[in-house]
Amino acid sequence: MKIITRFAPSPTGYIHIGNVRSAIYPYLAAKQSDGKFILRIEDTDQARYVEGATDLIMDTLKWLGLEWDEGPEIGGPHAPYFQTQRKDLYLDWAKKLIEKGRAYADPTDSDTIQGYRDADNAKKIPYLYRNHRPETTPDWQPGMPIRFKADPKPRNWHDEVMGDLHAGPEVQDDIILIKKDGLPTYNFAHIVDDFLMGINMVARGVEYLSSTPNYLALYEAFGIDQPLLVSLPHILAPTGNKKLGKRDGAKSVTEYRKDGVLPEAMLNYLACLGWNDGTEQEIYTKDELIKKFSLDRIQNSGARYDEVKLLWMNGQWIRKLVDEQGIDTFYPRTAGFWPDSAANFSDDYKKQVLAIIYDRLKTLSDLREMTGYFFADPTFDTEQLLANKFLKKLSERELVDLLNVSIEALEKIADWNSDSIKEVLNDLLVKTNRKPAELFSLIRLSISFAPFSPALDLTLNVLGKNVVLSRLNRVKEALSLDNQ
RNA sequence: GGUUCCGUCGUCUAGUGGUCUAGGACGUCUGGUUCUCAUCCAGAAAAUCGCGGGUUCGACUCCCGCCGGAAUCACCA
Repeated sequence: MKIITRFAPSPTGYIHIGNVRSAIYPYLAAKQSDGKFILRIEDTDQARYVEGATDLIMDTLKWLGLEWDEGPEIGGPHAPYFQTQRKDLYLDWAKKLIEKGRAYADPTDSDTIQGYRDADNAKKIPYLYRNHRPETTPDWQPGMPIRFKADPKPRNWHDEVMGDLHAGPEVQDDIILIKKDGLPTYNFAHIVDDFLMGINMVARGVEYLSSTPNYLALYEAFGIDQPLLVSLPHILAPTGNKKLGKRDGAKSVTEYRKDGVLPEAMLNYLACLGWNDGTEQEIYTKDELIKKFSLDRIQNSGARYDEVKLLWMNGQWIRKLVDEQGIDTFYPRTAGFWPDSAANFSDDYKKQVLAIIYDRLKTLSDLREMTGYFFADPTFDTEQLLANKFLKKLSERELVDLLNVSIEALEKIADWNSDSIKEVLNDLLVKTNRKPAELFSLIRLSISFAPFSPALDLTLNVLGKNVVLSRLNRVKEALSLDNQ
């Protein structure tokens, strides 16, 4: 069966990692079956509408690679894809229900309704509006809400994730279909739109589980087939047992882009948070996810968000992409992540730096902290050098002598490359009778003054002979001055 | 409170009655990779399978009860 499904966000803000799975899973299901993934904007709540939110949402989907087949910007046979632009449609459908005797215009004012609620609460009986349904209802006119006339009875249904479910009549009520402002409620609009758009699979968070019996009643009243229902468990905040939300500091999905997270890693992590294919595979490309995804293997309990694992996965993806595609292909992705001091250096040079450092990146923004000494002279902090756990055993005289022989040997290299450098370094170890920990730490610190760097021969090679010799000389002079 | 859902290492999970003295991954710890940091490799610690009954020759897996957690009860989605 071709899955025709949709992602139907409400433009009330950005998409954060807690709710993006309800876009990912439908997308995967649709693509797997060669079906359709539709984007529909549910903007019927005027009060919570946020300007620009739709753009933010579309931006997130595009970044993750979740391209929609129908929706805003690209249109489609079921346009428009904004619910406010479909307003008249819902009213027509609500009127159909009134004609069938399955809905009614409700003249009751909100104070009276609140009175019903308070009274029932005082009597400790469940508040259901259908117990207070007006005996006679007027013809509908603008400004009046329209309510569904519930048909409460036990209902059984199947959920692709949760399995066979059941609910009693006590959760079915006369829900509002059309609000006083003339716009439909979510409860009603999505039923109409899903039907008109040919949607046969609906995925949404588990919070909709308890409303499902009302939706079932609506399908029944219209005589339309119910779509496949998919309830997605929540993603839990790092602490506590609540679902991850903006209050927990849930970052927007695209905020991770600024932090140097790759969309491949984000998609991979999120897809596998609460889903697996039963194998021990951890790293999946989008195509692999599409191929291997299955609704019935979605976990039915909430999964805790773990940023540490996301960052691990991002490191895996950086290595995978560089190893598979090469530095040249990957390099453009690093734009904007280099330190300011790198601005005037050539792409070629930065590629060389990337080539020796990429395998220790967790995020692209690590480049900023890890590559400074490739682009500007470090602060020559001889105290730091003397405090090094290997170098503090040597006198300053010995350090200066070591630097002298090193400079002398490196200067003689005619063809500066990592092999020739390595050879010279090895010769130096023999000649000076020093441990690698001593000689290499001295050179490494002298040229970088960084807590870590790539392998010494590779680092020296990329820095170039002139820079290396000048930095070694500078350290030597600083130490010699100290000596006097 | 009513209704509903969920419950395996710290975390994400594998597991559909015997192959489970419970497997993998992240994280943690140890060792190796000529210096550092990381990668990579090897190894370790880590789950009385929420608890209690039952069915069975045998239960993480089936049944019942309980406990714990969550969701929902809007003219929000």
